[in-house]
Amino acid sequence: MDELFKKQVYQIIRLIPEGRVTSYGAIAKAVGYPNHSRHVGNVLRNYGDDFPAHRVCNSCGHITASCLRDFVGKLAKEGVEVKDNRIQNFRNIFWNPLIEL
DNA sequence: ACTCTGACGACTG
DNA sequence: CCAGTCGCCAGAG
Repeated sequence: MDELFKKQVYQIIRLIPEGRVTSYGAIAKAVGYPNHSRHVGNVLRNYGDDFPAHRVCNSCGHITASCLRDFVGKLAKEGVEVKDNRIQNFRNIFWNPLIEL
C-alpha cells in the first residue's frame, strides 16, 4: 500500500465538512484508486480516533465499523442522526469528494 | 506461491 | 428495502 495513498486518504477525510459524511469507495475514487475501498477503511484503522473517521461509512449509509466507539455520539454532536448503525437522511448529507471538492 | 480475511461496492431478484 | 453473489486488492499467516 502506497504511502501516497494513505496520505491522500487522510487529506480527503480532513476535508469532509462537519455534519456531512462520505463513503470509502468515494474516497478511493477521489485519490485515484477506484477499487481500493477496503483499504480506505484499513488506513482509517491506523490513524485511530484523532481524526474524523466517524464521517466515513459504506455506500449504503451503514456504519460497519467493528469498534463503533463514539461514532454515533460524535455524529449526533455534528447534527448527523444515526439509528441502528444507519445514518438517517444519508442521501442528503452525503458529501462527494469528486464533485463538491 | 497460496489461502483467508476485511471499517467495501455494484448488481440482481 | 433486504439478501445473496461476485469482484476487488493488499496484508498476514
